[in-house]
Amino acid sequence: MDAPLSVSLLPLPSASLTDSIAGLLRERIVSGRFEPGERLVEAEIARQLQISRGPVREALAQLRAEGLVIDRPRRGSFVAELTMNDVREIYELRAALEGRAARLLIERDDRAALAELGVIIDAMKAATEIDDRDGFADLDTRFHTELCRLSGNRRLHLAFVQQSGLLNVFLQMEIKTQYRTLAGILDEHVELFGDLSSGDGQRAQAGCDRHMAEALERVTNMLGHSA
Amino acid sequence: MDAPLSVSLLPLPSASLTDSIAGLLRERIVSGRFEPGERLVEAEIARQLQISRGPVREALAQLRAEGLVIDRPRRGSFVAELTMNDVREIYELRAALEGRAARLLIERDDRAALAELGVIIDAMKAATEIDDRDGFADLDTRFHTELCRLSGNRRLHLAFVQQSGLLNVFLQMEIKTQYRTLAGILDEHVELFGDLSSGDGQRAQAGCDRHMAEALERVTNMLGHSA
DNA sequence: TACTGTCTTACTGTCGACAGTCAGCTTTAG
DNA sequence: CTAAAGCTGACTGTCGACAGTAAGACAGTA
Repeated sequence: MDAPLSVSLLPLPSASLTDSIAGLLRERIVSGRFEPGERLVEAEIARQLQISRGPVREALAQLRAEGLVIDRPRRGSFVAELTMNDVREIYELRAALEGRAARLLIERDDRAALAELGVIIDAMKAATEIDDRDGFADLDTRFHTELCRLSGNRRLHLAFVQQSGLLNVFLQMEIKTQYRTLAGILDEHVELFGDLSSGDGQRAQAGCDRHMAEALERVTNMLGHSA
Repeated sequence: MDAPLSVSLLPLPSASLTDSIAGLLRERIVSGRFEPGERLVEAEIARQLQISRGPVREALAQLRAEGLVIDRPRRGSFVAELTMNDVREIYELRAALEGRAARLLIERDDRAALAELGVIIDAMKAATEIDDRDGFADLDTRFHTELCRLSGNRRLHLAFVQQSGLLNVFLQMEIKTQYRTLAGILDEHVELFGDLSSGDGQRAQAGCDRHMAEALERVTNMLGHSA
């Protein structure tokens, strides 16, 4: 287990070392390379990355704020273990944030913004046709992230992004297990996009609620089958 | 043998040093003791508190996540300067979170939870009668925080708490300027509580929207008068 | 074998130090 | 008198070290 982590993140002075490490660790957690419940030892990570513990510490604090890592006082950091209850919470929170984002977007009546989302939907269709599951997952994330960004409320967008690490955990799982066809998920997004395009804020918000409920059910079934 | 309960050893207070400092700085920012735009120098704070820069650094990172402090790369931390746009964003986000919390609370049909909120409302009435503005502000914060907590969604609650630092900035301003009577704000809360008690999720969510719109207008007027 | 107290070890929380870099002032050229 | 260029001081980003603590190994007692 020596040095599997070494990656050329040093030649990246633009982003701070802390952020680089946070990104690296986030990716490892989301991709499942770090097991849920696994202990993350500051000194160990620092040694493998050839840096000091300071930036590692700050990166872990960042991941803790995102819910990807939990902190037992004086014991250290551990990869979060998600229960069915956590899953529910995350999707409820997303429904709150995205539903509002949808309403704000519609109230702003921004055609260009809608067009941007349309482009992503088209890309999802293309990904579906060639069964590009990785690409589809990225687009799924991007669609929802863009929806929040285009709401015009940076704080709402930030709140969403802070949760998206956990969201990606589920997306990755969906892809890996191939529990469901891409076409089905695509249909949901197309329908949601229709609601967003309707110009009816109420309907768009309800559409988000429905979409989240469907996604939650998908993930719940999936977990039920594996666990 | 037994380790008598160690009484407040300075090096290791029950809450970590980092959290204690974060609380201290938060209080100073919210109370206006640190001016908006003021620079916060790590070494300076560390020296005044007689500790090293590490914990101060982590505390500032925490406040940055809450939006109370902004970070200019390689320049340091500054107390956030809030624009009218920030105010709007915060109240929109609160509407999203609290509106959903209200619906979740109602769906759980938890009488005890409602009763807890009722107690706070009663306390607000008492505070209004003796014109205890500081007490009223605390209760206002508590009412909304409890609403989110009682939603049963810890992540939603956490997202709210992370914003509540900024919320308190406005509450403090309202109190200081005495722009509005407590009775008026009390009435709003009583009305909102009525919506929550109705058992109608839709109505409760709409009630939150209304309450936020009113609060936003209040603050906007206030800032308009002073700025 | 089960129990209890001690020892070991490894990790976090905290600290002081140093180098690089940025803002503002000073100096010099146009 | 203005503006670019160099200088200076200060602060952040990063580092290695140390002390205290908690978990687990071990031994001693029944």
